[in-house]
Amino acid sequence: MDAFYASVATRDRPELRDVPVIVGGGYRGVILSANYHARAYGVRSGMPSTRARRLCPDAVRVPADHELFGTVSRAVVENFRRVTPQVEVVSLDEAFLDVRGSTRRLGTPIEIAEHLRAVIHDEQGITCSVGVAASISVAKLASRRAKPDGVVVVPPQEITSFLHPLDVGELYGVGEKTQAVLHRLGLVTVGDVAHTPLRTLQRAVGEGLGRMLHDLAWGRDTRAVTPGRVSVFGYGGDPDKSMGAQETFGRDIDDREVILREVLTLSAKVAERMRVAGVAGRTVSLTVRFADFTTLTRARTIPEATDVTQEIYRAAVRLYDALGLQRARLRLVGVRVEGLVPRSSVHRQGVLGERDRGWSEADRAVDRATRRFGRAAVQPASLLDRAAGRDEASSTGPPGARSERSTGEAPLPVGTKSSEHS
DNA sequence: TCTGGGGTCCTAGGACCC
DNA sequence: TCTGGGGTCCTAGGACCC
Repeated sequence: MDAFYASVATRDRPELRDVPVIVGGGYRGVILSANYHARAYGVRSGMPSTRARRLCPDAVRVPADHELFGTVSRAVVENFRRVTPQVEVVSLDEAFLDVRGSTRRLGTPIEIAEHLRAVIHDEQGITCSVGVAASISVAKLASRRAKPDGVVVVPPQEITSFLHPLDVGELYGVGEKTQAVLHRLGLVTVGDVAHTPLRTLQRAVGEGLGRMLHDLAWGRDTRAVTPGRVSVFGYGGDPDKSMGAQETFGRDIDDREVILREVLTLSAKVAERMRVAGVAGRTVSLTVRFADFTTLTRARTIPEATDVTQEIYRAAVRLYDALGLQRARLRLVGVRVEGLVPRSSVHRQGVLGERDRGWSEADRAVDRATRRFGRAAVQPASLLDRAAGRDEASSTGPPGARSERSTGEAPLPVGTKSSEHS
């Protein structure tokens, strides 16, 4: 899709059609998308909103509506699947289709491309661009070339003449850092990479990446379109290998108590998603980012896989304390659980002295309650007054009204907002 | 008002085992 | 009497993608 989030966010607002529009990206954030009017000013997805604002002060800001994005995305993917079941969904706004099996029924790949573009335009009111080629990587580059609202076909005999003039940064796997390394070697175009000895390339960027770039630069890409490979929200895909959550604070924080409350919030969020997905994991990792943006991660593997909020939280707190931060100002904190396996494959070892009904059962009760009564229904007690603070901020109460908290220790008890459900 | 949040994969070193 | 080779697991950091 072309400027997907921006297109969807403005499709029912004709008054925004001819003005620069920026989607998402509030305080301390990055923008999600920008329409082509805004891009003309140099605004790009992923750009800090402050910078976008500087580049294009007149842009209209539109909030992200993820539910709507998902709905439109699913409708578009349905259109793809009517062409072929061989659809690999890469993200909400991008997919690969292997149409070899569809040409007899639907015509040439170009005809299929134009058909899809027309249907998506008519049904969803947004435009998209299509690259047609004999491999995934070339099709992807061709689609980029086709934007906005176009089709680019790269026939097999034109692959190298299409690829070689492109900037190395266009290649999959070449980001800012790798591009700088290649530029230092005097490699600016894809053709330069293609004509560099493999070993030289591998010395510069590593064995695996060097091999991949050399292949891609010659259009060698035999990977098949694989339906359901990537896990995109709502499309299934392979099981996740890790799940995590992180949060950038509104302002940098040096207070252990505040930081650990966030760690608990994140642990609960991750654990709940794990329980919904039916997975458990053994390695808990904690990420902290300091005010100067330097970032540390620490990981600890526990004896048995868990999906229990308190166990993840306890491991994360140990990692945090082991850092020995002396009131360093943190910009971000994150919790991730890795090495996920199906929960059904985990058999818990009974521990002497441990209650056989414990936090795991409590978590499940909390899950049931929040499903029925909403997220605020049951929370760790240590998070309750903060939740109240949020309510105040969003409604009428004084934002500063917060009660004193006792200690930084163990926000263990599960509290309830209403006495009815415990 | 500089730099989100969700992920994956690779590399490299050390511990440990056979 | 001075140090092999292969494998796995764990940790930390980094790069990248959407």
